[in-house]
Amino acid sequence: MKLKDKQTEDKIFEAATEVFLEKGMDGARMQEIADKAGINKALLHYYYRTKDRLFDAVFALIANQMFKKLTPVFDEKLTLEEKIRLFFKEHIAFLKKNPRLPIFILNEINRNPERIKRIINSLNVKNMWLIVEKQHKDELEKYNITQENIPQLITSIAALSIFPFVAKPIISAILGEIGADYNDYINQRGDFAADFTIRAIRK
Amino acid sequence: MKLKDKQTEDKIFEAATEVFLEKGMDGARMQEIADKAGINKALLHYYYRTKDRLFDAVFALIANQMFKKLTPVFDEKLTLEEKIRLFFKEHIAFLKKNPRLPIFILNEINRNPERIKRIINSLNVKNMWLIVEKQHKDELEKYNITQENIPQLITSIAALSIFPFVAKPIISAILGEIGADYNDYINQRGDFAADFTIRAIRK
DNA sequence: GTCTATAGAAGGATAGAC
DNA sequence: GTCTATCCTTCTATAGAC
Repeated sequence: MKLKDKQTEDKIFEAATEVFLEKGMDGARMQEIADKAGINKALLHYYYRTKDRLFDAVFALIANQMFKKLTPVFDEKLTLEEKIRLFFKEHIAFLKKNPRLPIFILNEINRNPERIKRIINSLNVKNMWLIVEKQHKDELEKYNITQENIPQLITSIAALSIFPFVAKPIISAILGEIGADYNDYINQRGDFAADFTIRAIRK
Repeated sequence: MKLKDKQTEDKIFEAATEVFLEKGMDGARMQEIADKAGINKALLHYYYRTKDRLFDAVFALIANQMFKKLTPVFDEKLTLEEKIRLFFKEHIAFLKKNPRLPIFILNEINRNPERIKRIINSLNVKNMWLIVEKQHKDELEKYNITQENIPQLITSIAALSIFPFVAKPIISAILGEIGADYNDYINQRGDFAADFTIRAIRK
């Protein structure tokens, strides 16, 4: 593959990422992607054959990014509390830069659940899970958490981090009504969520 | 308006609600709505003129239902803790019956934020807010909550309740990997989230 | 009010020249 | 590899008969 090929393919991929993130699979138009990439529709099909394949490629990368972004936290040698603080800090910083990612992923996996199953299989999530479980097995006694409600805890942490971004239009509108500001709200979110979670699990 | 008119209009509205909930605005097809209502496409336009107006009607009702479902909690004469427990119980029961509502609303408001602004204006959210604030003003001293981070608390409660439903395909897939079951997880959700929240705000 | 038929436009995809 | 031209299907929306 020549250099120029890669450039065009990348331009298409980037343009497609932008358009799919903004409009979703159903709302996205091949014409708009072509325009944004500075090429014509035929070339999209030359590289990716169909809209569906192009979408698959974009979605797989984005979903992987989302998960990969979290794995460094698992590897750190930190206490559970430190890990929780680090997670909220890093994750919210990431979402501030990519605010449309979560609603995009959540919407598309609800429209087509098969997509996320493939990715979770390829990531070997079970292994990640076992590692985390093992890392903090001893520590759990110190907290008000049992082995079996770890999923409740993990999803709660994810919820506290992600929800402010997926519900931005509602939160923003309500805050506006009471004279508050969404950006201030988001800037305080990491600390609040970390304190909230740690208080919740302490004995 | 005759009885038969109302029947047809209702049939259309119900069919449209089903299809829009399942496919979203962009993915929905007028033909599918007509088929589900047992009539033809022309009649859809006779009653609602355009797809956009039909969607607006459906969306407005659903979004109002979602908010209205919450207001009874505000009126109850309960302590903050009791109210939190009641909220999770009722809200999660509601979402179990209507699991597609939250992802639908969240997706559509992100694609078109103006829609939710209109509804929040019409509901007089500011007034609801002031009432809740007033109701528990004295109680706040007993908790680790200040006047100014009430929005953080409210959105956290909403997050803990809603996220398990919008992320169902991910949660379900991961739970499957570790030999757990999504329905069990959801059945335990209300109690876990209530305990979690109350522990988090206690001094 | 309800139907059939169809207009009119847009979208995904391909053929074929260069 | 890239373009123009175009096919074919699908979709929203309307016209007009009953």
